[in-house]
Amino acid sequence: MKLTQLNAIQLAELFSALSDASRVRIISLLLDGEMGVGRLAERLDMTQSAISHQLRGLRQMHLVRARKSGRQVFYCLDDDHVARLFSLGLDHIQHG
Amino acid sequence: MKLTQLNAIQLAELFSALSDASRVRIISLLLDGEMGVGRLAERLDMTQSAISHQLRGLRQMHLVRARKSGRQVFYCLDDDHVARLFSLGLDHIQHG
DNA sequence: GTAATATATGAATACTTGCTCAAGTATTCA
DNA sequence: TGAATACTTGAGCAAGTATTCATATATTAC
Repeated sequence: MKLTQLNAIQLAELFSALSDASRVRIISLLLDGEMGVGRLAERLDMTQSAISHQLRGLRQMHLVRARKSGRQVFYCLDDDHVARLFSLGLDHIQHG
Repeated sequence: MKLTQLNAIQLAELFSALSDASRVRIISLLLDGEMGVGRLAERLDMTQSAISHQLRGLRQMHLVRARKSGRQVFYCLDDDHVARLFSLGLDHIQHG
């Protein structure tokens, strides 16, 4: 299959977004619905700052979307591609 | 969704394997069938050594499989999960 | 045996990345 | 207004990674 250098880079960037255990765990929590930054930090036992940095990357890759409500920011998965990539990945590691 | 720390790490490692443009381009060539290391290097304009290093990682992640014939080593995709992850990723970057 | 070819590997290096810490913005409440 | 809460951001550092270069192994041809 022919692939432009640009497409290769974009694909790599997409998969990079899922290439870290912290981000994978964030996504896994968001699979059940939106969640605020503080709650994510609490559930994953990480600092708010670390979570926020990771969410920024996920936002830039359009994997998550933010909704502000008062002083909280709720994040959710941006589209269903994410969930499908995630479950396909799970398939692979479980009985691949 | 609940996810063990181990599963998160394994998932992250899987996606890491696809998180580099060189590896993505290697996979894209192997989608059409097996190919030798030298040919891959030639097609991707990279050194044989660089390709070989990357193939090692892909092998360890069970994304590609090697077959030796004489002094050549032909690589192919290990299973169809890889191709499916790849095309789902393409979907996302193209009209995601 | 030697030479040539095809690939793999180890060390070194330049680059990238994930975290912490400190400071900044925005919103609520008294 | 001022204090508290929720989140974001930038700098800095430690750890990881992709490539190059030199060398090693394996196979073929002579």
